Amino acid sequence: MDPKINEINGYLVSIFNDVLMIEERTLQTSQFKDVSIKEMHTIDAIGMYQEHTTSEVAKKLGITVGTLTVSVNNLVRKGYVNRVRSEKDRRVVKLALTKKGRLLYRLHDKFHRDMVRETLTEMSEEEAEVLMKGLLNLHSFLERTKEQLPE
Amino acid sequence: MDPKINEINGYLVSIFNDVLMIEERTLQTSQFKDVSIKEMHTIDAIGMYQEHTTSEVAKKLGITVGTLTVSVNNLVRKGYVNRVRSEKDRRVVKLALTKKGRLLYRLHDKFHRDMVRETLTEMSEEEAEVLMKGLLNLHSFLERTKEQLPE
DNA sequence: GTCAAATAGTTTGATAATCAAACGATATCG
DNA sequence: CGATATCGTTTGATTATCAAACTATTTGAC
Repeated sequence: MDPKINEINGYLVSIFNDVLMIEERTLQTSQFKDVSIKEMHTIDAIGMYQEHTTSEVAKKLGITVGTLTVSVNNLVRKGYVNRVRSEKDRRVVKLALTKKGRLLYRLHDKFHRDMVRETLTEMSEEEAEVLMKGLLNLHSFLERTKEQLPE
Repeated sequence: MDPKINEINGYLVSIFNDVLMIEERTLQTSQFKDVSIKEMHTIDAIGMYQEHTTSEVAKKLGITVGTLTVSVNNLVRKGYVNRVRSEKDRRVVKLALTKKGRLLYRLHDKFHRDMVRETLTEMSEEEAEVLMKGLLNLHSFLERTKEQLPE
């Protein structure tokens, strides 16, 4: 059993590092050189489809609201994000992507989808099911672990 | 096909974020509060078993040698890493873990192994095989992508 | 209705992570 | 020997991050 654990663990670590590195390089050699990988993930968390408040996005990213405010300042300056004060509650700020932000969002999303699509080539339906089940297991374990975490 | 792609993609993103967050929190509530997650990965890249040069470790981590030098300065100060000038070639620096560094390495390794072990519970041998194959596919795709990357 | 407390977000000061480029020390090769 | 290459360090600038102080607004208790 142990060799299998090591092998899977090795793949996960390697996949993790590769994805980050490829995303970073892809960005730096695209028309979006002025966006870091962290900023890319912020854009991803803001999302295309609904407006999200600063607090919601910060929680999703697992960073403090202060950190997000600073990052959003830069993304607004660079033209990727719009800030809109809520009319209902003037304390609340809603974040939304600009046209340029949405273009970048789709590009990044495509990278992810291509990555997965490529992985599934040469796998049968059933094998894909099992892969999904494995990932689901891992995901459940991590969610449980997160809950048990101190504070 | 597309819903499956979205689902798998979602799991992967979520898994990556969770692993990082859990590692970070686990460190901060352990006896190793003075080590950041980035430093943890540097310790991991230095490894237990052989001596590695600064250039080798930087390449493995995908960061510049300058960045690693700064990080190693801190890890030496905190007592996790030793720097040894090579006798053969006085330009070369070999990095190695101290006793405290090796203890932390094993703790981190255990977290990863437990994570994978937990994922494999309730999976049959064959299912584990298929999961591994899926991860191997993904890994191969990423390695190929990395090679095709500009510069 | 007013005022205290809670909430949402911003600002600030400090520290870590990062890169590119300049630099210093050493090795190699013609 | 001397030019060039290599290895690592240092430096200056930028980004990422947090905690804590702060501002503006809402809510809730009386």
